[in-house]
Amino acid sequence: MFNEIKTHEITVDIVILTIKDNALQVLLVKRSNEPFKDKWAIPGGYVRMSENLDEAAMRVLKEKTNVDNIYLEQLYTFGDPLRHPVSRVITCAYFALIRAEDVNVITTPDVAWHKVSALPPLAFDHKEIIEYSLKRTRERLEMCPVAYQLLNEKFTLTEMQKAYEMIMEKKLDKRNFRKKVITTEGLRELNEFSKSSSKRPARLYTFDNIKLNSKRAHFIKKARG
Amino acid sequence: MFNEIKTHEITVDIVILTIKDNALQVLLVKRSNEPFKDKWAIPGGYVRMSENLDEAAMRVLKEKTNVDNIYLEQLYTFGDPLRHPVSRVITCAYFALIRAEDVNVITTPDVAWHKVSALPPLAFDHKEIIEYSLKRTRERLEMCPVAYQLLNEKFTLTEMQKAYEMIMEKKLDKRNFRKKVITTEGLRELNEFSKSSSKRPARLYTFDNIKLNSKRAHFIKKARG
DNA sequence: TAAACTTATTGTATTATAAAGATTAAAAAA
DNA sequence: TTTTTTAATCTTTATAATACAATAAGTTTA
Repeated sequence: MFNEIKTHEITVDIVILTIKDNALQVLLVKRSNEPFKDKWAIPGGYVRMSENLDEAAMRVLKEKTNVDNIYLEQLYTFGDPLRHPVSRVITCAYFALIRAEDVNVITTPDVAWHKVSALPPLAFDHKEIIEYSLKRTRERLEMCPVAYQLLNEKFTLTEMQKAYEMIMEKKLDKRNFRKKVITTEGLRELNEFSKSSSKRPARLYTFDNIKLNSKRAHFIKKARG
Repeated sequence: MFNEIKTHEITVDIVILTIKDNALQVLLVKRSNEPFKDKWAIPGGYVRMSENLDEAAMRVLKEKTNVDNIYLEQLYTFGDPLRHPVSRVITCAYFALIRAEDVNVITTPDVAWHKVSALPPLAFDHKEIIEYSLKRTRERLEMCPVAYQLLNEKFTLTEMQKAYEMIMEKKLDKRNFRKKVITTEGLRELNEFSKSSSKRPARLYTFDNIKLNSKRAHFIKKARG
């Protein structure tokens, strides 16, 4: 056992966020082993000797949730000596925003989406990790239109605004939001319209050639003092 | 040996930046052991079982450089399997900007400041770590006036602009820089003037009640596409 | 089939901020 | 006293952010 030889264990834990059923949701797995058996947790696992942290995160995510081929970003490393009740486990947390339509999550009783606004009790410090990932997502959203990662390939501007409002947890002005959005690099107007609604159909848009670091793409104003 | 029992070792490495002799400089220590014996490296060391990562970073920094009581921020965790030539060492990197006048660095042949523009060959992936810390510092500077951490307690606006220009590696407009700076929360105008120059004395300023996350404090415009 | 209803879409005036141009001020050196 | 150098201020212009209300395009209902 690792804790007998007095060294650390290294894990990766992954926060996967999406928008589903009109709510921001996080992918959780139910733990099958102690500690925290039967508690929900973000997917995670040990880092192998032969792989780097990014590779470990991708592998673990695939193993636990069948989610593959998405862009994971390192979030923060959590290393409190008491974060694991039994041994000393330092975890490198990753996160990703994904389109619900893009992933092959086979939800089971042990792998499921949960609304971030109503999380069940979580194992370890996973609540803190999720909260930190939300904070970072908000900061990112102020810099570049990462919300597109949460939307379907074709989306209406209202859907996009809803995504922003869900993450930022505040109402945005529809006219000003649109004005900024349409100047965003990579956004393309389609000659298609939404059919789902029973009201006036909305024009569909898509993103191509996204440069996430494109400074031109800021479009949510920072709050002023 | 750790590598015989096939587990990871965890270290912390700390990038300390300051402005000295009109240049951005980083604190390096010369390694006394293999691997990379006699090569320069950023100060680092193993994380103990009883301490969290922040505590480990502070302790290691104190031990290696005598620097104490400064605000360290977690930067990124580097975990490439080959970053250490002998064993598997994952390192959690920290960084800090400090005032040269505030620290009791006793520079010796083995502990010294080096200009980031002319680094010696470095151990491990420490060049990459320093470069990443510079990138992050630039991003932070666009958000809040962290450069004050590099300046003496009393400073002229020209000194502050020089600090910005050194970090951002570009020239700034003096008039616009001043206009933005003087609206920054926490900046206080003093009734004292610089004496060093043989030209017109410049007014001295100081920072009090810094809120690093104060959104009001942005004052370097982002580049537009 | 007209009226009511719901959501989508658009424009303008005002204010704030950024960038660029030009001038004045205070000291030391010549 | 003039020149030189750096500090500091003021103005204009351009760009971006904010607040704010009416119209358009469909469906539903009476």
